Amino acid sequence: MPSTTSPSARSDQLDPLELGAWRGFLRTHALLSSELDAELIAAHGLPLRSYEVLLFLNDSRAGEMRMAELAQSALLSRSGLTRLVDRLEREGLVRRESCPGDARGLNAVITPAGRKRFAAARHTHLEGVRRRFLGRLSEDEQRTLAELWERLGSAGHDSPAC
Amino acid sequence: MPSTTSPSARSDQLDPLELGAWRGFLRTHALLSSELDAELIAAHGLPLRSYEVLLFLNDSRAGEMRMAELAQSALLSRSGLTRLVDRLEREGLVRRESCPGDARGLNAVITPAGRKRFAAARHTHLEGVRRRFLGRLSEDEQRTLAELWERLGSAGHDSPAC
DNA sequence: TATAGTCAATTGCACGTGCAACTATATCAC
DNA sequence: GTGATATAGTTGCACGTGCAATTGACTATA
Repeated sequence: MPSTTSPSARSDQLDPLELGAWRGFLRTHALLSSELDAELIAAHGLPLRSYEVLLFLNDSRAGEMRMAELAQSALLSRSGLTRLVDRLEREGLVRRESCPGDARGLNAVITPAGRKRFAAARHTHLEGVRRRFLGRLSEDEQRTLAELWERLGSAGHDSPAC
Repeated sequence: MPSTTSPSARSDQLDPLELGAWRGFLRTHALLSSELDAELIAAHGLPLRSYEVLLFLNDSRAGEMRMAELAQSALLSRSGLTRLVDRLEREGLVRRESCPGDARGLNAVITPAGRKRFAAARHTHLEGVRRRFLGRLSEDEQRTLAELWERLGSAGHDSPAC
């Protein structure tokens, strides 16, 4: 599966192919995510992180999730999520509800206002993702990528639809 | 090139294929970069951002670059780079040199200590990148990716070898 | 030359984040 | 039940970052 020479005895530099595959990945992510973030803020006052959290809530069964679970899904620390939910709550997009059966726990619940704001944002965001990324990939390329991320052991956990 | 239906009339959700290609990308980047960052800090006390800046300096002709150019290469704001170079300078890995012929400008110059630290870090980092990413891709897949990032209009600017 | 306008880099400030410490609740052993 | 331990979530603090304002130096026009 490795490309050129023996698996372990490699040079201390990347060859041009490796370079293109790796640094292109980094660069593409950096540019794409900053553009999408800016776009979402401009159009809906919603940073990408907040969008992501609303996404998980919106697409969950009851529109609610435990704080810890939400943090894990959104790839955020618990304290990071605490603060983010603070902000969303201040905007009325989410509220905290104490968890029946475990007085330690809290559910973050998306409000009707949250759903409405999210629906609008999703439209913008999807359009942006398609225009900049998915729309420039053939179906085969999409398949290759999806399979590849899966193999790298990071996809397929619990990704709601977008 | 788009996958299923007509280019503009799309649903307001991603189909499973799109989902895998897009969210896998996000997830893979998040996980990979945080692991690589932690690894580099643990082994060499060097955050990934600092590593990147040293990389550009180390691989440039004279081991020096203008602040603005370096900021652009490292995808950092100017103020962000100012502060990062402050830190590197405090550690003796870089120094500022006023720019001959333009008294407004400064060159960031990598020091011998900087080169030494970077060389060690590069070894670790390359090993990490190969183990987690490049080593799990076939040569064909690497080629596909490289070409794809290129097409997405973000690669190929000025990426030194790693 | 003066003066106006531009450009390079830095600084003040606010913000989002993670880690470690903390509080409150739950669970387990006895 | 009682005490030790674990778990959920929040808070104090420090850090890295970007934006806007600032300082100092170059450039063009008169």
